[in-house]
Amino acid sequence: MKIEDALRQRGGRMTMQRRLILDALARARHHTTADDIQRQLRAKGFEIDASTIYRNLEVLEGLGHVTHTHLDDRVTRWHRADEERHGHLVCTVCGAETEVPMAALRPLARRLMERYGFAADLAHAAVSGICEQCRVVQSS
Amino acid sequence: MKIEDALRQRGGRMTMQRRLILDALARARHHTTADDIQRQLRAKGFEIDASTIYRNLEVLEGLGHVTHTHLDDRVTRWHRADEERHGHLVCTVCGAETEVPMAALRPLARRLMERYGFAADLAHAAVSGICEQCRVVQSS
DNA sequence: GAAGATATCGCAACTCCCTGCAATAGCGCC
DNA sequence: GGCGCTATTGCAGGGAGTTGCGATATCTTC
Ligand SMILES: [Mn+2]
Ligand SMILES: [Mn+2]
Ligand SMILES: [Zn+2]
Ligand SMILES: [Zn+2]
Repeated sequence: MKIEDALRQRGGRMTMQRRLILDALARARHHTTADDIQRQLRAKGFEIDASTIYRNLEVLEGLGHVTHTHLDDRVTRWHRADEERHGHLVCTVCGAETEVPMAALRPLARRLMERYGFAADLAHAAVSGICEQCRVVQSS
Repeated sequence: MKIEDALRQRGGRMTMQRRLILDALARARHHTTADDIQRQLRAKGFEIDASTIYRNLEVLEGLGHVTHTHLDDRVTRWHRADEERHGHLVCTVCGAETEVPMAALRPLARRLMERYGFAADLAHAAVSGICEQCRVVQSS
C-alpha cells in the first residue's frame, strides 16, 4: 500500500476512519463531495464525523492522493489524483459544466509564469461565465 | 441618483438599509466584505441584519453597481463596478495577492470563446498557485 | 506483549452565507 | 395626504466548512 507508507513516513497513522474514507474515494464518482463520502459510509453502517472527513481529505491532499476544485460558490469537489487533471467551465445562468483539457489553459499558465513568476493552478477554480445557449437566449 | 432610478424602474424600492449599504460601499476600501460593511454601519450606530447585507449586495450586483470575487476559499470580496476590473493571483503558500490587468487574461478568454462558445469571466475567481518567492523556498 | 508518546477522533461551537416566513415600510395611485 | 399592493426586512434555522479540546487509538520502543 503506497499511501499507507507515505503516511507513516511522515509520522502519520492509518486509522479505521482513514481507511474507510480511502475506500469511499476509490468507489466514488468523478466529482465527489465530503457529504457524498459521509453518506456512502453511513449507508454501509459507519458513522464518521464530518470534521474527520474534512481533515482527512486535507491530509490526503497533502500526500498528493486527492485534489479539490470549486465548481460553484458552494460545495467543494474532490478528485483522486490518479484521474486526469482538467479545467472546468461553469455557466452562471444554467449551471452547465464543461470539462476542458489542461492544454487549453496552458498558454495562460505559461504567460503568468513568464510575466509574474507565478505557477498557476488553473484547475483549482472553475472558470465561470456564460455558455453559448444562454448567451443566445439573453441577446434575443 | 442613477442607481435609485435603475432600482425603481425594475419595481424596486429605496430603503434606509439599501441607502446605508450604498454609503458604506462608497467609503469602503478596494476589496470589501459583507462583514466589513456590517461593522462599518454598526460603528455608525446602525444595526443591519447580515441577511439584508447579502441580499442587497446581490441586488446591487444585478443592477451592475458592484461585482464580487473569490480570492480564497473563505470570504467573498465585493468591488464597486466603477473600479477598473482586474484579475487576481493568490499564492496558496503565503497568501500574497497580485492584481493582474484583464489584458493578461484576455487571450484565454478569446480562446474559450472560439473553442467552446463560452463567455468567460476570468475576474470572478482568483487564479491560485505558487508565487515566485515561495517556489524558490520550496525547491531549495 | 506492554507502556509511553502523540496523531487522530468526536463533539461542540463558530463563521460565512442562504432561505422561509411573518411583520413592516416604500411606492404608485387616487 | 391617505390606501393598498408588495418589495424588503429581521429573525430563526440550515448547510458547508473550520477549530479547540479532552478522550482515544495507533505506532514506536523496549
Ligand atoms: Mn461567486
Ligand atoms: Mn480551494
Ligand atoms: Zn448556460
Ligand atoms: Zn507565496
